[in-house]
Amino acid sequence: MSEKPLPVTVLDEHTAAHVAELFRAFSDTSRVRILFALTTQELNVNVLAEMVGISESAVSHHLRGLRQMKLVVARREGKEVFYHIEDNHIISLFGEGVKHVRYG
Amino acid sequence: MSEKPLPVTVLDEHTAAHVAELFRAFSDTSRVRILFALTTQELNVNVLAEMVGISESAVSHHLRGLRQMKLVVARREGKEVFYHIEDNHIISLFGEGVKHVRYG
DNA sequence: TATACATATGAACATATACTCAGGTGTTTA
DNA sequence: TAAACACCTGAGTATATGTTCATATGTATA
Repeated sequence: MSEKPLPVTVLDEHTAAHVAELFRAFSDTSRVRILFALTTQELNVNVLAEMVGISESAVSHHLRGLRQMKLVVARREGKEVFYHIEDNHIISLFGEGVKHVRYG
Repeated sequence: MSEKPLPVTVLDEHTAAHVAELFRAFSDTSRVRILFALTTQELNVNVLAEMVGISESAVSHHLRGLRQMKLVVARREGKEVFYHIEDNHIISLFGEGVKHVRYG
């Protein structure tokens, strides 16, 4: 008696592209450090730049991408702009990746 | 009475680079489709190539990278090589990304 | 209003990445 | 052992990506 083969489920290209795009947001060392910092608190561009060790311009470029993907939210307060993560699902997804690296 | 500020936790560059590397594995449309298929069953290179719609060579290149990262495991059976994912944490991490795209 | 400050933007450039092509390795079968 | 099959690999190429630099925009303050 032969096993019934599982139906081969192909993820459609459109969905796959979106999944890839989501994970790509987490695929750069600087962005990972930015996002990690933002999982615990709201921070402005200047502080993020110092933490990560890249220019404010570079940080701003990263944040624009993350904003467009709705992974971070900006809030202006005077001259400064504070960023944070609103989506808890994103925080946990990102956190799982960090855990996997840290604790195998 | 002022709030005690949270200590600013900077993720060290080495760890961040590894986290980025992990997520980078999921950051390409073809790899996402390959990995998605492998979350439910073991498949060989030829079948994966047909499913994803790229050459066997391209699939093989992707699988090499995934193998080096220990995200997939190869098993030879005669002329064919079957791939699968062993790490359940990787399956769920990847699955969470797919869920986020599918169901917001 | 003029200046300083904080962030954003566009262009340019160097590096990384994914794919194809040609050829190579390992395994089975005629 | 020769041919066929399945997969792997390295080189080459086109495109994508991250950063810096120069400059622009928005906000507060002298």
